Amino acid sequence: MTTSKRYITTPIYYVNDRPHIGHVYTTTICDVWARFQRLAGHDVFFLTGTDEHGQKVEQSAEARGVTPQALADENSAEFRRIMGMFNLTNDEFIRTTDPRHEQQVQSVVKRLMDSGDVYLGTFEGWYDAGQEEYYTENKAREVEYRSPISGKPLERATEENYYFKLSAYEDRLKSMFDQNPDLVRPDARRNEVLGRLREGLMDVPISRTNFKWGIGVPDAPEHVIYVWIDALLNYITALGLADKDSDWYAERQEYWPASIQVLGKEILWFHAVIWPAILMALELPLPSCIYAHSFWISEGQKMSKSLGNFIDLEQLQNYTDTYGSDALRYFLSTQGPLGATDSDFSKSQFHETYTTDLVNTLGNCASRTSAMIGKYCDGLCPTDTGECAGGGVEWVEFTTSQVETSMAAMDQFDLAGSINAAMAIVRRVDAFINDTEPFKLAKDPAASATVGNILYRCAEAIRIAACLLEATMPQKIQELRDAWHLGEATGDLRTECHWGRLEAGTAIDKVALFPRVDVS
RNA sequence: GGCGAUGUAGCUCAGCCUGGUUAGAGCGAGGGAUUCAUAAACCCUAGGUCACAGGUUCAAAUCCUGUCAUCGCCA
Repeated sequence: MTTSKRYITTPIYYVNDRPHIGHVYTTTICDVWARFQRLAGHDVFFLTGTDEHGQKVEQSAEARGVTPQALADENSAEFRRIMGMFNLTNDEFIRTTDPRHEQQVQSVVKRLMDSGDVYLGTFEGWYDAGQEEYYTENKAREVEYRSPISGKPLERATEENYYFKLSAYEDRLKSMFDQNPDLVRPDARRNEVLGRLREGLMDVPISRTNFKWGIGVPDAPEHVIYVWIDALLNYITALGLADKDSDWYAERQEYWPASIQVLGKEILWFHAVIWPAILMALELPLPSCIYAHSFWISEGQKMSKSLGNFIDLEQLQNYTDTYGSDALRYFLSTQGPLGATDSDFSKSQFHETYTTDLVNTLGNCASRTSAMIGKYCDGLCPTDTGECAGGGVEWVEFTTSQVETSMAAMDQFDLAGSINAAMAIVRRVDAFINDTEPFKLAKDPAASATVGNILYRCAEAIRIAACLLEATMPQKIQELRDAWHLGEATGDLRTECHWGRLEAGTAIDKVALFPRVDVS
């Protein structure tokens, strides 16, 4: 077994937002991957957290009459609550207000100032004094140089800001994309980035002076470091990379570079272009993959603040109460918008997926297999004498191949592909039972050895499928482990999936893993 | 407005690059048979102008052009 370090990240979530399905989705798919890699024997670090600075938080806090820190504490706790609610196994929950983060951000910015990658520049543009907001030339022309809110004329104004010299990295970024075609995924997203890159790059402001709630620029505290630098750096500050004397560095530095950084498509540009450029400026290696998923829509309708139709934690809780949290994990993993198009989250599709895949396929197959072992083998796992029992399945070859497919798919962050490879084993077991009809053979005492052979193969194949599904549905697979006395996961998935590890004589209790849910 | 996609059975999609039997899969729906099982698994059925209009070709869902619709990125 080759063990290696794996590092997966979600974006850090902005505490001015309410947690909703988007946050749960991103974190859940990362959790499935992280658990799978742990089961496969890898040393995994799974990071998530909250982004807590910025003008919006400052304004919201003021509106509520509390300090920004108090607001951040409260809302960050709300995000941390998600981890427990949905069985998420992040190894760290970083907060941008953590002094260990803040100190490292300042240290990084100082270093970038020293290298010339960050410089003090002047911004000139059209300013809406009432809104404290700048407009681009085009936008200003569109609103006829008047504030769309107050109607007052926009003012020509200049502002000094610190800038990151993104333009200097244009060529290096282009060759990076050429050399690493799988860096940004899926392909459609990569193409968007390439298209935009062709239009050229401008330096990006990294500080603001119109609000206070944030990390100060070193030696220029009136400047507050703007969202992207502060937020993006969490991926390395959590590993202590900018503080080599820290515990975090000592314990975690080897996790960098990240195996995969998962995010929503709305923040792709920052992660696919600005973030690599910053890493280049810091002379750090690049992550292996930046994966931008798409969005969930709800019952065919786009979710938006104005419609107020976000699938919130309360609704998700209803689903987990009704169907179980593993069912939600399965649905998110197999039906989610990992590709370039959005996916619809609908009650009917959720129910259909649950019933078809989990109740009728996985649950029922485990149930019929264990029921037959109960009836025909006294509840004890039979022996496979190796004699041909019909059905025409080369179980060793078939399961080995499915295991490899499932593991390779997960490495590529193809969760649905990985899960489907496991489910294909279960479907094959169902077909095998139908073909060999052990329930008929059982009526003939002379055929008991054949019945045993068949049922051993069914149980063993289901065990292997279960190992592959454990990362997706940890609780339900634990139930199966308990009922079938399979012991705990070994931490070496491939070996655990070797055919024949199920021992004859093991007590196999009947299981009903996924109760049918009636729609009202 | 610029760039890029997508538009195939009720739903989700494959096929299109490398044009050629009656256009496929899963799910749903209808029917059948059966009982080991969570009324599940199994078998049969779906007659869909392959968005629309032209063109190339002996032959196009599959190549070319235009139109419409939806979507993404940018301005």
